[in-house]
Amino acid sequence: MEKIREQLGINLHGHRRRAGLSQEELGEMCGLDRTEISLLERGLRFPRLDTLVKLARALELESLGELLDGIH
Amino acid sequence: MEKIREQLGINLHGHRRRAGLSQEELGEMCGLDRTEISLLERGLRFPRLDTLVKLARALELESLGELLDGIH
DNA sequence: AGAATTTGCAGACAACAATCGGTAGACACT
DNA sequence: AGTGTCTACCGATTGTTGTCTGCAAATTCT
Repeated sequence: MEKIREQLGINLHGHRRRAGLSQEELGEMCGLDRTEISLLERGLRFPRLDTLVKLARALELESLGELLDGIH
Repeated sequence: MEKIREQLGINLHGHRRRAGLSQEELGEMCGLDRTEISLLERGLRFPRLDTLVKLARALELESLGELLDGIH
């Protein structure tokens, strides 16, 4: 379970940087606070499903699966 | 956003019945209360990521994507 | 029809996600 | 040295998930 948060953090960080966005920019784009983005990337939170969807949409990912890659 | 909860509910209900489990059985298998399963299947909640993982594991799904099918 | 199982639903509570404001540190750049 | 950007971190508050108990309604089976 510990690994899950960490893996999500890695995935999120990678996609955000690949999109050339700061935490604050991404937060603004998907209606989340910048501190929440920070917490998620550091693997300190289990986000809710709606939060995952907001992130995937803002990052223009094909599917939620891209954000959850490596999580079983 | 409304649709997301509903779609998850449909997916969860389908996978559970396909596995021949009652809400209580599934709840016990993944350490969730049966009332939570009920709320999720009726589309009244956005579960946390750890909850999604617990469900997918108990239902022996290949990936989380199966549970999130149809959600963009 | 009757019994047993399953599910919906309500109310109260604990646990945790998400918001908000602020501070400090790291880094690059001029 | 100074400015600006980005991020980690903190404390406090709000809102939602998840737990638990109990009961009613629906479903399934004999």
